[in-house]
Amino acid sequence: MPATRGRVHRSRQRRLIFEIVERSHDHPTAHQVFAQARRSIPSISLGTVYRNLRQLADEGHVRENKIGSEPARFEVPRRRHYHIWCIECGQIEDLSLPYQDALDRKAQQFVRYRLEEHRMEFFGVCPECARQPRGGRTARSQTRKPLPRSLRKGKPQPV
Amino acid sequence: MPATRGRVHRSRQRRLIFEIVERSHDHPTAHQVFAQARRSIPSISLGTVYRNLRQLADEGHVRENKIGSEPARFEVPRRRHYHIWCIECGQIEDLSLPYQDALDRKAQQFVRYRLEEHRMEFFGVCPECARQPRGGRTARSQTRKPLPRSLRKGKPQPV
DNA sequence: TTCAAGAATAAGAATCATTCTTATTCTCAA
DNA sequence: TTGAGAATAAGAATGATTCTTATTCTTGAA
Repeated sequence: MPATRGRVHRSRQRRLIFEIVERSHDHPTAHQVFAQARRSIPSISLGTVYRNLRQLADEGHVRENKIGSEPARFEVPRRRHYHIWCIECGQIEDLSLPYQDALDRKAQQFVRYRLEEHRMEFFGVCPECARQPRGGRTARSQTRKPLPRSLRKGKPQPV
Repeated sequence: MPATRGRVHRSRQRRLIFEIVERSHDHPTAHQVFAQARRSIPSISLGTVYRNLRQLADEGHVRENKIGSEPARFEVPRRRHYHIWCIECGQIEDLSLPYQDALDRKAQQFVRYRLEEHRMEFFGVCPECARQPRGGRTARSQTRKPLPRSLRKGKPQPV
């Protein structure tokens, strides 16, 4: 419902930006939104995209996901959910696992903080990358730059 | 045992950097390590700190934690564990909650990825901030700049 | 002891995502 | 029509991090 009400439509650019995020199912980055947006409004600027994504995020109409040092990924918030990242190609996908309230209660027992929430990301290898161990699929398939250290799976830790 | 073996001690700077992380219990940032390091070696450069932290991380002697758009925090890896962040003052603390293997198995049922691991952060309000709702404790107490959007608790999401 | 090759460093430039500034344009109610 | 406030485009600024380069250290032969 935020799509048609409130402050979502304050300008043509703003509406476009929201709609791009809304109909994307791959959690686009600001640059990807920008690339799509300029197909409709060639004069649109990257700053406008960033500013509107930020405002939309502040208003709760989109959600910003940041992981490691990767650029932020945006999505229209649905129910709370987790994501899974492919550690080979950087692909990101929604997970149907519902929010685990029990974890917050469990963690609360270990600490004197007033617990508010948790954020969790899963990491694995997507089916495509599992099959062809070299060049993954879309995201990083071409240049194949190494994943940033913050996404890499570290040395196995002492248990 | 990494403290006294292997490639941890290849230079004076490197050893110092490792030791600073080792004896810090507050997950220092690169800049904080730098600030401490130059008390012992005033000529040390920030680049050296970053380079050595990176190498130490690659070798598994330290672990890099990145959350939101905050600068990375470093620690000497112990057993796998989670952290809790104070959403008021930015303070970070270890949580004794053990790694929840069950979550990986649970998530595996929802997706065709080969699941490797998860990373989870808890958020809450530390006792100090809960008491004095204005100016928290050490970390952000003075300037009180707002938490970056990526750490802020968003609008309550649709369930 | 001397030397050369390779490792490590200090300094600062470069990068990259993101935010901020400024001058300009748009909108819309009076 | 007009003018105040909202929004924009363009590009500068910021801040964390990485990279480059010239220099200094180390160390194992000679």
